Amino acid sequence: MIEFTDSLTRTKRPFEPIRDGEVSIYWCGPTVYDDPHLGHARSALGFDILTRYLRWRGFEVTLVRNVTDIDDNIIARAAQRGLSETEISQIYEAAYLTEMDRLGIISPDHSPHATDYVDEMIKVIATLLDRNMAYVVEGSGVYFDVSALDAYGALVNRDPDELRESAGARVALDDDKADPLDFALWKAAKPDEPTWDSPWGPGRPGWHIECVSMSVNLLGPHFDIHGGGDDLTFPHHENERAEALGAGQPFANYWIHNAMVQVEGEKMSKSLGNFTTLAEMLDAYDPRAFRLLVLQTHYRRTMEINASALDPAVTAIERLDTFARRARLAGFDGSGIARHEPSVDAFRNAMDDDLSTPAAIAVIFDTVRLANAALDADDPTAEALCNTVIELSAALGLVLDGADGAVDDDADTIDDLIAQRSTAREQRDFAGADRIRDELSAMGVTIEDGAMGTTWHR
RNA sequence: GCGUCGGUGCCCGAGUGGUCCAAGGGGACGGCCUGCAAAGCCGUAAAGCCGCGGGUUCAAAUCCCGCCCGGCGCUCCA
Repeated sequence: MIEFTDSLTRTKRPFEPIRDGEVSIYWCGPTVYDDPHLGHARSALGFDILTRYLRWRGFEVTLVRNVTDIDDNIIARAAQRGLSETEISQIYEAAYLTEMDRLGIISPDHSPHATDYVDEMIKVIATLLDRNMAYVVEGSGVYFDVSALDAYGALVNRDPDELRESAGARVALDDDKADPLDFALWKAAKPDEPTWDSPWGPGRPGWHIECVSMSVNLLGPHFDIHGGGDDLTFPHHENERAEALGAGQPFANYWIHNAMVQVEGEKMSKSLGNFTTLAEMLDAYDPRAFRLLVLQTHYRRTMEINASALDPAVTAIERLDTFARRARLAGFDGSGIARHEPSVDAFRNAMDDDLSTPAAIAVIFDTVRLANAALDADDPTAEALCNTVIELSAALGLVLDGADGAVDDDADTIDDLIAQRSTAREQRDFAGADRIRDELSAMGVTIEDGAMGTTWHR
């Protein structure tokens, strides 16, 4: 039985998909107005690991990850750079996708853009007006009427009155609204801003409405999982939910939120300007080390990411790679069907329990140790153990060693040097053998002697 | 202030009533293997008891109460 912690109930609940064997997921992607940072990476790994695992479990998963390509920040950035909103969003979406690719994030089945769904948003807003869940303020826009929805505040566990008390704690209140909690569904046109026509005059989409339109359009009015970074819980997801429920849709069955990445005890975010860009980090570290680091912390736990966290992860990845090379040399590249069932069971149990990736990773390392021991002993269980490590790693998106078929330009030279060294060793010319090893080392090549021969890696 | 999550070894980080459970990774030390390394395996040390103080229980890191500290949210944010 799979269980997830549902942000709405704040409890771990058994996961039961709406349609047998199928899972629909909507994950909030980026608003593209700046370089992607480590927080985006953690969130992306959130849906990546969730989706990969559900697929490994045999579910047919439909994953939607949106791109918000029109909002206040994009408009501001466009003005600042002297570019159009479209240019800004294209630049940063491209940057986002490049880094997602480097991280090995799976491609969503759909990547809808807000600007392609303005008509749909208008329909949702019209429905909300019809149902008396919203009101028009001439010259200002259309607002959602929070008082019309009993369920408002459920996701953040607050009564509307409590929310009213703290409203404006950080942001100035807007006099156009009947209630400080109300929020804009449609913003009337202002000079120098992109606009679309609507029944309420020219303007642009307000808050959160894009996600409702896109999720419902692509996944239907009732879907399984809605996810995103925990900072989106309020107001974004609360308001999205309000819009969808207000429009009479059941909406998401489970809400899953990943915790924040922090830097020296503070949230890493664009507004604080303390973020490390993903590009910077991925230039310096093996993307798999980052993935491993994220996997080693439960998704609902805040995590600190810095060199002293990444360095050990790099070492751990090297250990897995070394193991994979060894397994391949023994003829086990993971393609065989034999599995070590106790490890597979332990892995499944860990992951079924609210995606406990730290425990799942522990299972993998335990299995690596067993596999190495079996290889040392030339034990027949080695094959199943090796296959299991490779498969379970892949289920979490970790591809070990050069299994992706990367070729090294100097491979021939290196093989030749290794052959020379082997000859020298056979002749007990250890000084000569060590000279060759030093030469390889100078090329950045590390060699490992084993019972089955010598392997090397960069 | 209100809501919420958390404070575990040298570091990161699992574990949320009972094999005296403190997983796993990194680091350290010793042994085996090796011509020597590297890798691997085996073992050891390291948390005087898992923020502090009470309590519940035959039994708590794990439940309850209070306190201290920190993160996040309270309409930009993954």
